Amino acid sequence: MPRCCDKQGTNKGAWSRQEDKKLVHAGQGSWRSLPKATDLHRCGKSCRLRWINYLKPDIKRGNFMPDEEDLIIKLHALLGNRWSLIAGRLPGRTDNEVKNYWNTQIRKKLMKMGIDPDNHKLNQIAQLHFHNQPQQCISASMEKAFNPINGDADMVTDAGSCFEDDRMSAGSSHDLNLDLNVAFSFPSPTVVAGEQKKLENTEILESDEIPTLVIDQLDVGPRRRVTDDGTDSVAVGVEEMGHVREVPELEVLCGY
DNA sequence: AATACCCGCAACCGCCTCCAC
DNA sequence: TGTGGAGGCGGTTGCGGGTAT
Repeated sequence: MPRCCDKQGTNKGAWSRQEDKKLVHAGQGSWRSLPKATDLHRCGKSCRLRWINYLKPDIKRGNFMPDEEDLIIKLHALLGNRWSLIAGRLPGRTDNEVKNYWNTQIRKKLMKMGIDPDNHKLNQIAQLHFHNQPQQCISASMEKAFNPINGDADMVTDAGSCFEDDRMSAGSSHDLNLDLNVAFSFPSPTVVAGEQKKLENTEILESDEIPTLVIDQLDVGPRRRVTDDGTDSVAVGVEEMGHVREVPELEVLCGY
């Protein structure tokens, strides 16, 4: 069965100005029927992508601000490669843009700093470097991350924090009012390790002993999970679209 | 000046989810 | 409940511009 883009006479590749004009004129709608209605020889998917990533009126173009970069790193630590979710927290940015920026800029930056961009942990070389010359190469926030509250010696850190001090000294004036630092000053909740999945039977755990934090409307924190067999446990997770997803990365960030 | 190489980004592709029927 | 179409998402590709040789 041919795909929609395989149709004969369907254009591919870069969009021309005329095509853009037609798409702008038509605007958002039913993507499959739009090409017919506007005499655009593009498949609906292509129209949608062009609109979302380039033609949509509220798209913010140009370089990413340091605050945005910091936020991307932190959200990536929490959510992984869920670009649409990450982009949703960055007004005017698209998932494609965020993804490209991560792959071309941030990934390199983190690797240069000795941080594995996939799991946000320091690699062995960086650990060694830190122990040899802590005052010269590690910022205060990073050092804090190296010394978890519980005194554990785990070599884990929140990569986003590594950029904070540099920017403070550079006098960043942009304040997104986002405190994404993850720090539990309470006894650690039991963390349910395992694969990331949607948890249907969960509820917010309201306990004085267990902290909850809200990250830019992203509700992150421990939940009571009631499984089918009646047992309940605590999972650290992120609520999204009515579901709670476990985030093992939080264990890392919190130094579990 | 010509060529090779690198890099960023727009666009494509395939898979998944949702929803109407 | 199953099925098919449409939209959405993340990974990947390839083009074009910039830089090095």
